Amino acid sequence: MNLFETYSARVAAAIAALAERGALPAGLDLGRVVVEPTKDPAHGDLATNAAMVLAKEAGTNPRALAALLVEQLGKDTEIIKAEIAGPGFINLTLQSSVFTAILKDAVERGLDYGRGAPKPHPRVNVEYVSANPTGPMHVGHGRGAVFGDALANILAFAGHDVTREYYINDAGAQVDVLARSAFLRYREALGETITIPEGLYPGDYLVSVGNRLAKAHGEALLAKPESEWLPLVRAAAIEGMMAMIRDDLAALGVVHQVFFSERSLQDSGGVDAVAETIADLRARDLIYQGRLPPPKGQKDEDWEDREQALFRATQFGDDVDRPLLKSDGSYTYFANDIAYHRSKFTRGFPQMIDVWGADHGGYVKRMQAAVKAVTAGQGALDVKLCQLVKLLRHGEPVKMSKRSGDFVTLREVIDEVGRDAVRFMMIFRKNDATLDFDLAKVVEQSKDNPVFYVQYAHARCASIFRQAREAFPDLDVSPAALAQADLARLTDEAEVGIVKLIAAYPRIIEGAATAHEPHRVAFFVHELASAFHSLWNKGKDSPQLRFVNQTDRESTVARLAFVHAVRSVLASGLAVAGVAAPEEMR
RNA sequence: GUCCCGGUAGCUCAGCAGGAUAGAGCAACGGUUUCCUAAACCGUAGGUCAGGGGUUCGAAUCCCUUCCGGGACGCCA
Repeated sequence: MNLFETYSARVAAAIAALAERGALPAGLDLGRVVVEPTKDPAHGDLATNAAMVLAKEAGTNPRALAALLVEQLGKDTEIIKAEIAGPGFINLTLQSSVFTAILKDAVERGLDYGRGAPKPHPRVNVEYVSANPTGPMHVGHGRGAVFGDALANILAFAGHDVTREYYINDAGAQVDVLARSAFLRYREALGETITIPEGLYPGDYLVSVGNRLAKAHGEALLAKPESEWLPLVRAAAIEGMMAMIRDDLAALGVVHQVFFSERSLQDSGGVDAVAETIADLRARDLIYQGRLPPPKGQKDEDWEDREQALFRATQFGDDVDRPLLKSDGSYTYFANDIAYHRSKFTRGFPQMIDVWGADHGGYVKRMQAAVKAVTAGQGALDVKLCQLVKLLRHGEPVKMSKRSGDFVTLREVIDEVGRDAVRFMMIFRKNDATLDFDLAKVVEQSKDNPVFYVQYAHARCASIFRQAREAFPDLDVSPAALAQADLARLTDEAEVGIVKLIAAYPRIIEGAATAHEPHRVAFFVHELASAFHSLWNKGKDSPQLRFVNQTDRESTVARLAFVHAVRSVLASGLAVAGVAAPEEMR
């Protein structure tokens, strides 16, 4: 339980005590009551809105209720001051021992500080990347990959049971196109001169697939009709593309536990999960034969009005009902996707998170409707949309063109600027805002570059320990020893401010996990780094604030404990982001 | 035509399920290196939170509406 949860409970207890003695009505709804850090240190350490939120229901006014609460909370020996402010805030000032205790805990637990208690249920499935296996990943995929991975990290750190999943779209027409493209490369490998016609994939990443096919089959495939070679070539091409994608992901440090094949839905031990899903929906009268109006604002000369099997998505909040079968009788992508999400549920994941590109935004409502339908309201799907990445170099746009086959790949970007820069920048922005990614800027070693800035703060922490070893070679700097330091010596405003940040870290993790917003952690470590750099420089003007002080062993030990905690929190936040925490930057 | 996302300082963006005087960074201007990494720090200046209504003790935040930018809209995935 973190500081804020502890005091939420105490405020609730105070309210209960007041109700007990009849000063307040019993059973007030505490749902909107929050205890949060104050923005202004002059307001003390914690603030609660309890009086303002509850006044109306309690039949009194905020300040009168606040007065009651202040009196009750004043009995708490850890609270040295409780006062009413503004429209009815209650500001609490705590004994400094509360914070030294938190600091001690952070020192002892190190990288585990802030880790949430295990919450094994409900299990969470995070599906991310899911790039089509038709070529290398581009930068936009990279954003989803990093976002999903960081989110999964945060959820796991917050205590959830998380599974990372990749959905392989290996069932649609696009993989047949891929196979035909690969077949041309196969013929090329056998000595033919080929040209890749419009509509096929021209990228040279299929050359190796062609070579492998030539090696495995010789000229045997040339004589066969397409119906015979296609499945073979398709499987080989998909395998080749997935190997490449996994490799790209590995370069980013992204690893999935489950790769789920769309094709397997229809053919897994003779079971057609899509047919099962449709039968299930049909049995509950959620499918009917009907006609859809043509889409508006779009050129639709080839619109063919026809009756088709429609899912009653509107019953679950969607705008129109959605088709499940194509005119040739095969399943739509949506039908497959319903079966896929149903499978997530039956595999034990009532809580699902999908990370998609923003161009799939129009798909969210129907998918959520489908999840509701297919899980009978027991499953929940949150979809996180990642906006576009604008790739720049010195402020100038870098041209990308997927059609030509020579677009800027994710791999090229990683090779140029490094994994850390890519990862940190991808989550140093809300997912639903477009992201400017400047290849030149993110390798700068300056405060303009947030990646460097935070890593540098961590390296400085490490540097202090190297200094300390020089100054006090015999000093025991193990966490256990440091935890025994006299932490009450840390009284400078800047030090106290940083301790409060450390105290807030578990709350940041919790908030980022429930809101599904990894960027909060990135911003937090940046803020902590900033506070630390500031304190560091204060030591230039005020030598007594330096971390290592040759003439004062006791305060050095206290400061080392403090630095150890700062370092751990920075490392922890960076770990969640999937970014390295270097010992030095030279 | 409908739906989704965005509009906060000159620029790039935060603002934590409604809270106190809206915050950072860059750019601009002015300072700080015999001193643990100046690869950093400190200070100054900069705002009609796109506009207009509404709900509330209280709105950048929630609702309605207008404008602007981006995306999507049966048989593609």
